[in-house]
Amino acid sequence: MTVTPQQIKRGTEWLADGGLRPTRQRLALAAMLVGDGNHRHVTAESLFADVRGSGEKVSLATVYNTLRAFCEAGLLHEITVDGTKSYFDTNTHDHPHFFWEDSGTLQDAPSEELEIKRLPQVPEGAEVAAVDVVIRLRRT
Amino acid sequence: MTVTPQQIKRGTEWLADGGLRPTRQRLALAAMLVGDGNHRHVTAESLFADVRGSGEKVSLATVYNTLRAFCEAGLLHEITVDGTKSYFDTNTHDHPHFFWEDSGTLQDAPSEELEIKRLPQVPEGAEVAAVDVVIRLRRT
DNA sequence: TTAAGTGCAAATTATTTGCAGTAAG
DNA sequence: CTTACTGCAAATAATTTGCACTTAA
Repeated sequence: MTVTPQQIKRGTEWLADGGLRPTRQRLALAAMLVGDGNHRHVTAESLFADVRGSGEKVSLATVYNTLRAFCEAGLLHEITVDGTKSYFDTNTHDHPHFFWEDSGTLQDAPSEELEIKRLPQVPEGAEVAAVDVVIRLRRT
Repeated sequence: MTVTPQQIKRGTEWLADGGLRPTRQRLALAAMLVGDGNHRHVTAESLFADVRGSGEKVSLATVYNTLRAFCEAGLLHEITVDGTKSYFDTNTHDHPHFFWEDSGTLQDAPSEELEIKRLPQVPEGAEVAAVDVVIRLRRT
């Protein structure tokens, strides 16, 4: 599980997009998150395990702080489905998710396939910040 | 904030529906939750504060355990929006919610007004357990 | 009487923070 | 240089649990 130059390049650009200093730890995390160009859904613990598996040394507290920083920079989206832990999504567009209830896994649902025809009327003095749609799945 | 006979009656019936023993503590909580016939959204802490305000003595641990029991009996629905705490809804039908981001308040959204035209295709070997829709509101 | 429910206080889990040391601009 | 970042270890917050005691059936 070595990090390739390609992944490092993607990570560096991604950090630059968020206006964040490319420290060694941030780069290691960024490479894990966007290195292969695909979207990912991680928890602090899962990302911590991944980065340690890649050989890089990053503390768990830094993983937490960094995920927060990435969110504030608009690079990640935090998703709450489980109550016990936070998930972070590299896809920052408002889109639906599948949540596997048995394994606690989160995955993108194709947003083109969701069509909301009508939304409930929003109360006065309010505007919609986001619409979270989580489709909970049960294994058959 | 005294509990009326009416509220107690409603609470008792509600507990019976869930097949739960009507203890003093459970009755006090049930009366707060369904006593007036309206749906409510509570957290363990908010319900604890309410019940203490009514004069009844119930421990916080019992509030937690009882909310769990009510959920398992199908009397309540747990909702996760905030990450830090759990909300419990007396309306157990699958319906959308408004979540006020500033105050952390949860409220029902009229379900008739939400129309989902098409849902993403569910992966093989899975069925939909529920579709959670949370409309996050920002005060304008 | 007896299995289920309750109340503490201690344990757990996910996450944040204080602060001394390290590194990026 | 100097301000931001990192890593511990300790703090916090929401929730659960162990266990002796109480109560509904």
